[in-house]
Amino acid sequence: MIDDIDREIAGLLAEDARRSLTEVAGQVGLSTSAVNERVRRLVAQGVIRRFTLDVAPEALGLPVLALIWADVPHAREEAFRAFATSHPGITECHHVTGAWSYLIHLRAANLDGVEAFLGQMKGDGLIARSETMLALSTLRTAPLVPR
Amino acid sequence: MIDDIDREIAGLLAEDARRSLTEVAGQVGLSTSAVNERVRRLVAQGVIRRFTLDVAPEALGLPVLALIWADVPHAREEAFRAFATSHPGITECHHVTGAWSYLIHLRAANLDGVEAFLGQMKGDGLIARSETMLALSTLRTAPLVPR
DNA sequence: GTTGAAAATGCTAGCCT
DNA sequence: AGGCTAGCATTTTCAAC
Repeated sequence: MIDDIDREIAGLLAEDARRSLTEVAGQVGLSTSAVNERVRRLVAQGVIRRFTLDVAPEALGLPVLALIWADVPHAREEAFRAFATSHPGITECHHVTGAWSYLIHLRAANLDGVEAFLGQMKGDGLIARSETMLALSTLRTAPLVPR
Repeated sequence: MIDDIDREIAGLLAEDARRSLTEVAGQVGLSTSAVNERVRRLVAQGVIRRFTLDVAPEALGLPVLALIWADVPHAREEAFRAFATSHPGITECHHVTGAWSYLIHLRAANLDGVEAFLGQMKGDGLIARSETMLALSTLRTAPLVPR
């Protein structure tokens, strides 16, 4: 499937996706076109899902990160999933083991935004109960870097 | 600080960071060099923290996502932070309100990996107590896309 | 996987508004 | 001051080996 050189290439590009293929090629000891071919394959295989940016949420006016445990009524699970995948403020949504069914990461401009979100979800019957924690600070949000 | 065009540019690049500046320029209605200049500024200001990849964890052999609530002894907080920022399996670490002090996202190859992690942390006295939940499935892990 | 040449892209400087 | 145009340098892509 994928070998150590693929992992190395993905690691270098995860650190800085603007590195030229030539530079990467030098680091891994292959030719530019061999690297080009491997990157193409990694994208085709879905190993690389996208080339993207890591943006500072504060700079976008979204300093608040709310971690929301939620119970979703079985009957509304479909609707909940559709909503969660389309809402721009939801950066993550995991179906989890334990007392709650979902863990949602919500970015908001302020606490009113969090309250409005919960109000809407509950009003629409997408969430039955919830418990919210706030991130006081974030030590780390790292892209997954292959080793 | 940053205006709507900056947000639009960041949004386009967050969707696909390999878009050419020319393409972005066309979409936002500016010249290539104006866009180049703005991107440079966004990076310099720290709005764009890095150009990176979204890599499928499963493809890297890390299918397990553990969500770990942890209590860190006050005396070891410094050491905990140093460790958390350097461990490659920790993709996120937030200091949170509520019953626990930290929420850790840990990627592992299997449950043994999670156990080993907790064993090491507790052995080193970096975590006093913890509670772990597993992500059964992930509906969404989106990069924060400006709107 | 490699090499080398053609095409596309990004960079920079000077001009214009 | 910030955006535009054009020419130069780099990078990516493609074909033949």
